[in-house]
Amino acid sequence: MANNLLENQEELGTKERLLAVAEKLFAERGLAATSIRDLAREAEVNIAAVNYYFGSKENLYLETLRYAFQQTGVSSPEFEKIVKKAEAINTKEAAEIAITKYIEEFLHLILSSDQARRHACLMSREISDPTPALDVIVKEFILPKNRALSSLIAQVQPALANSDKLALYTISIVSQCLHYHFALPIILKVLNEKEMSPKLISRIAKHIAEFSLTALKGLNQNI
Amino acid sequence: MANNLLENQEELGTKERLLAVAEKLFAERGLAATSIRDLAREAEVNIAAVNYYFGSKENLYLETLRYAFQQTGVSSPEFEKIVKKAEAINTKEAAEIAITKYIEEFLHLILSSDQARRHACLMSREISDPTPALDVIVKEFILPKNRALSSLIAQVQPALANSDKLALYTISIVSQCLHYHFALPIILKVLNEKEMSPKLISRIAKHIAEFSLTALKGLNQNI
DNA sequence: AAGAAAATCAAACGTTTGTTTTAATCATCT
DNA sequence: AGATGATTAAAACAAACGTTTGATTTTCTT
Repeated sequence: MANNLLENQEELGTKERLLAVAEKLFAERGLAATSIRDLAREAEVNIAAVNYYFGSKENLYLETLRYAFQQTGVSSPEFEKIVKKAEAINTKEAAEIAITKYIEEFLHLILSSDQARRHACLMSREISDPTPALDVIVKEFILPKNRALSSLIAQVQPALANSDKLALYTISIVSQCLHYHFALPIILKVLNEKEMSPKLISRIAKHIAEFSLTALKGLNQNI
Repeated sequence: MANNLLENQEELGTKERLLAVAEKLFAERGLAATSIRDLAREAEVNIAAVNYYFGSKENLYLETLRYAFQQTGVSSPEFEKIVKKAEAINTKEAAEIAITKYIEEFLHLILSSDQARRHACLMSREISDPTPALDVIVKEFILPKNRALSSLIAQVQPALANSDKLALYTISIVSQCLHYHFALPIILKVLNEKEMSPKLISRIAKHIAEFSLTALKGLNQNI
């Protein structure tokens, strides 16, 4: 129950402490349901600090999104490594392995990494109630990862390269992964599980990879 | 821009008008961001009406969810018809056609029917900020449709019947459809479209069906 | 038509909201 | 050491919130 986010709180400045707490609370409760007083209490700063450092609550929210997705952007090279490796080998088999790894990595990220889960929650809320920040997130975060996956798909199924169908195939794979974030409470009830254990996540990742690669490789006619 | 939801407003009682407006506003803005005064203004009732008829704002929200998903429950037989028909014929080909129809029907429902889209929005918000109402929605709305689709899948690929993998296959199909609701703003940017035209929806439905059936039929080893 | 019950209304309740103000405190530099 | 500018603190602000009140109107019953 301890706030391990802020365990070294003494070392952080007021502004950084506010951002860290804002990322947590905005992800958990959303913009409207999080009050400045809640933020100030949890960050152990004065109520006036929000307006002093960020001008307004809305602006703090925008800065929080920028701050959060800038952090995740740092961890993104993990995915690029997978892609680069597959492109270097340049065989269908290498691309298949890369897609499998990509799915496994992505699923573990959004389901078990506290930080990535918070960012995913922030994104969900942005989608439900879009602000100008959504554009930034899409351009700097979503589209690059999408392009990387698309290139792997085209490597497995060259018939899809330069086809307008490639985007739909990419979405098909991503959607299967993201659904386990978006609809997590429902998924748990459907699967009759009470939490996403690493074992369960691996099983799901394996299924999605198998399902998707079968669909990809089975595509032989009417591209 | 006219509020066609309430075009025959004069004929509706205060309580029903409030429920209809609540369904609309809660879907658009969520619980926290919708004020009783907004509801009262749009429904053209007194501010006190909410507490008079529903006791509290929270209770109005619960009643609204019940009201909404009870309505959608009415339109649900459409899906059962598809399933029943396939089971009557009882061939793989019939089940394949049924799955294709199921996907097309479902996608058009959540993407172009105003009512279904509102209900889907309410569900998204319930998932982000669950209330006790989520249990009811899952049990009475989600699970039945899930079972129906599972039975079609098992008909196409009997190897999956009674397997714990069946649930994952069902989720794979549903997730591809629902993602176009959950992540609509992002999807539009990725596909470089500005709205979900019926033509686009049909193209997507065809893709999801082809992708999923290929994956299903390609499954031959290690169930 | 008279009286009881239900429904509607305007007004105000006490909180909580985001924001601002004013004063006190701190660090830094001449 | 004292002045300066940045930061923190406590208090107060108006506005909006959900809710309640008590009077008034409408509807139904007898």
